[in-house]
Amino acid sequence: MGTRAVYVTKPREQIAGLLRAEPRFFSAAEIHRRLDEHEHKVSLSTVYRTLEHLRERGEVTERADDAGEATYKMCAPTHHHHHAICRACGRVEDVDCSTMEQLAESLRSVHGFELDEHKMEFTGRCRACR
Amino acid sequence: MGTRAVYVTKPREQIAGLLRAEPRFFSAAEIHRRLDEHEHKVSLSTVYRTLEHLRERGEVTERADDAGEATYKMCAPTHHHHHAICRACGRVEDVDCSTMEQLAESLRSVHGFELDEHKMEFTGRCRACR
DNA sequence: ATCAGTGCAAACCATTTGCAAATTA
DNA sequence: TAATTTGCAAATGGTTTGCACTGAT
Repeated sequence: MGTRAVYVTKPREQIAGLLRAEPRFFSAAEIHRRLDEHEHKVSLSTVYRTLEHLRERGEVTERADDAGEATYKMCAPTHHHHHAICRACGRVEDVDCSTMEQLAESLRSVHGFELDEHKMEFTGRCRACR
Repeated sequence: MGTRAVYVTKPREQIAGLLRAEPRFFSAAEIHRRLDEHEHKVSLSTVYRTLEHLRERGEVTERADDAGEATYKMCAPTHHHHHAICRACGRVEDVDCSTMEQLAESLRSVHGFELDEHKMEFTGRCRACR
């Protein structure tokens, strides 16, 4: 009981399909435009609602790009990992957690990724709030 | 030539003063509200313009909070470092770059910070785009 | 037939901008 | 006085929402 039915619809298939096809972050507007071009008109609201839907189910990761705009990417809910984003083509490499040096090295050797910037943020409780 | 004069004004002093007083991220709206409460009315546009001004000069760091809203914090342009943000009080600890293990340990011992989440992002060129 | 999903237009809300008035140098 | 900054109100732009309609089960 209480389990809400989920319908399989064309808009959802189109959006999921598009995301599945390319391992990078897309903005809602970008997805909307792409579907338009391919004769698969879907309203922007539906794009947003579908992305939210996928996010809730853990199938999609959300991230704010440099301009603060929300972007989404298919991201299999495997182990905890981080992202290496190519600033040229947008391709995303999954990077697992180890030490920073290992990461930098692994980015180069394993992913062939030439690192030029990184950003980290930690959240928790400070001394005073523990 | 080309060097633009910078005026010292009350709004700027108020805003910089408020940021200097607390080492945490404030949204523009929050700053605006605080100044209002303290009988130092400043328009929201001026708050935004001043924050942008401070950011350009490197005196302030910008970051999007969980809701995607822009927040700002005084941040002396010293060496490259990262942030540990207390999810209870918002206090920010500066953390310098070393290995992850050192970081986790240093967060605990040096900063007394109980870590429960972290986020990293790498940017560069992927194999195909180098 | 029923319940979930869609489209559209309007609402929202953070942020930006044009311009005339006020302030600083 | 000349240049910069401010306030206000209007514009912007991404995202959300209400609601009647369409589509899936």
